[in-house]
Amino acid sequence: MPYKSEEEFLKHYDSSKFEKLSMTTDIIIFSVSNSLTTNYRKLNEKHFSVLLVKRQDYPFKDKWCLPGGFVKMDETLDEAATRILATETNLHNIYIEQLYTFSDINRDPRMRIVSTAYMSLIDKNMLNEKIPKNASWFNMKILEDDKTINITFDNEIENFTVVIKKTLKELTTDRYKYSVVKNDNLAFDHALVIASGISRLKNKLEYTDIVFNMMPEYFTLGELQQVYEIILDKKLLDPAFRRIIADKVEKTDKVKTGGGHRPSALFRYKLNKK
Amino acid sequence: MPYKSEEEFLKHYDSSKFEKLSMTTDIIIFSVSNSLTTNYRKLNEKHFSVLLVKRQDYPFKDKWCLPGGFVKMDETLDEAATRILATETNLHNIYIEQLYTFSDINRDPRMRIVSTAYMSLIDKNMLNEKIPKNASWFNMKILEDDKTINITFDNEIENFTVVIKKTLKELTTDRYKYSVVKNDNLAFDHALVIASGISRLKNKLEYTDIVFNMMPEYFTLGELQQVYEIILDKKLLDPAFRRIIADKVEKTDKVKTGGGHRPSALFRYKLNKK
DNA sequence: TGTGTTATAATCAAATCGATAATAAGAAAA
DNA sequence: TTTTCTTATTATCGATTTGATTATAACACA
Repeated sequence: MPYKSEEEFLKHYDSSKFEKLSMTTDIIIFSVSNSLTTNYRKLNEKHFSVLLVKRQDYPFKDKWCLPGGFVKMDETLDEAATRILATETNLHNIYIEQLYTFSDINRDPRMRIVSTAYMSLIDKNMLNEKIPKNASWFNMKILEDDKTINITFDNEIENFTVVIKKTLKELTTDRYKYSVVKNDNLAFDHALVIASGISRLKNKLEYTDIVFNMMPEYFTLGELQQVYEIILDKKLLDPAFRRIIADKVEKTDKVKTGGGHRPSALFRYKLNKK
Repeated sequence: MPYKSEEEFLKHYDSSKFEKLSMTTDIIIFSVSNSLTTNYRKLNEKHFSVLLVKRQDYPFKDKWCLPGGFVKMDETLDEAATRILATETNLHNIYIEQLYTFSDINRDPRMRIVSTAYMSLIDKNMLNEKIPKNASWFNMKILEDDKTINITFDNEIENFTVVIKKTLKELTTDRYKYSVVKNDNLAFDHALVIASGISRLKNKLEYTDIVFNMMPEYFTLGELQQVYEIILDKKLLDPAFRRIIADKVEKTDKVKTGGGHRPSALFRYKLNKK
């Protein structure tokens, strides 16, 4: 081992010295979309939704899971997530951000697999037709209190609920630790992954401009407010909301008419000059 | 491949089917500590500091790096980070949180290694004597603007600066992407890791109670304020600061005297009832 | 022409923030 | 013992930001 230089060391390095494992990435694709049931005068019913894929093979055959796949040796995690998004769900040029790396020893029954989860946000209404047939959008209804998160998934054919327990992590109230209490329909640890993603998204909504990744280029302030309300799961007061997002958007000269009421101005995301 | 059941599938599963890689964890240990030079009337000079280890072997022999090591097959990433913290730096029962997973293809010259970075916070003044001899605390001076971060590391023997370029990530101003411009002293991509950790810590300081992991059990409000000021790198107004942290701490009947001025009440972290 | 509906602005009291000033009390010096 | 210095801590107060309600606008439809 007394090498003279870095070059010499590397020339003799035995890369089998350390144990190895496989890595995957799983991608949570969030969207907020209009209800498909076009009731008269009930149009604007929006839903917080996530794209799931039905597993075709073992393990977890026929369960639902997040789009995901193995990381290749010549790509970074970001590249893997982008590739998988393209090949598995036909989504291109999508905003993604790394969420968390899950490493429970038995999270995959096949072998030791560590998975880095990504979160992506899209404006679903632009590409409803393009998703593959083994994928499906699920609307989510989320009930959360100090101790529990209940997420009900609904794609108008199937309907199921997962229950997650929250426990405070150590003394410092950084965040909660999640553990699955009930889950009969989601593969792997993806119930945990989705719960983490929802938590992250809710937080980021408040202090970043992340939401505009789910919006079309032009939108009314009412539509934007609805997206906030659906994700945060609470009503916001109009004037307060408008004050908060005032310097993030700019009014265009377009308007949206036909709603049976005063037309709304269409706005656009404004890159912050500062 | 037409297996009849999950059990049968798993029995025949060939785990060598997918490529494998090694994983490591690197841990950023942050602290805020009093200056060692005990000037008369200059006692309370605090520094934002990080614990680095001098590499004993190739690659990057004699460069400084974060404590870290390979993840074993029978431990999670959290467990690996905890173990490495104990064996490599003699730190036990420390707050850690997962920061980010770094996966650049050539981040390690030996082979493909993906590393999950952790961040930990400690009250350094309690354990100055216990760190191993190849480890050292470095005080950091951070200069940051829209485009660049300069971090100067100083352990009273060595002194070096790394320069990192910031570029806005895509349209949505989520955060910046970092790339190293100048770094002659830190191994691997650890300059990036540290910059990410600093950014995370600054953010979390504002909306979590994470700071109390760096505080002793009893502290004065002045000491607490100094920690905020050092990390955020700006002066805070006393009354404003006290209003913000008022419901996070509780006054005890202890006081700290001997400062040449009115004694200060000692406070303690109060778990939020709500 | 009137009614229903949502868009958008105006208004205003209450709460919070930013900043400065005032008071407290031990340590050190005179 | 008295004065001075220093930081701790509280008080104060105008400016700003919220929370919430109300008023006005404008199109669709009857």
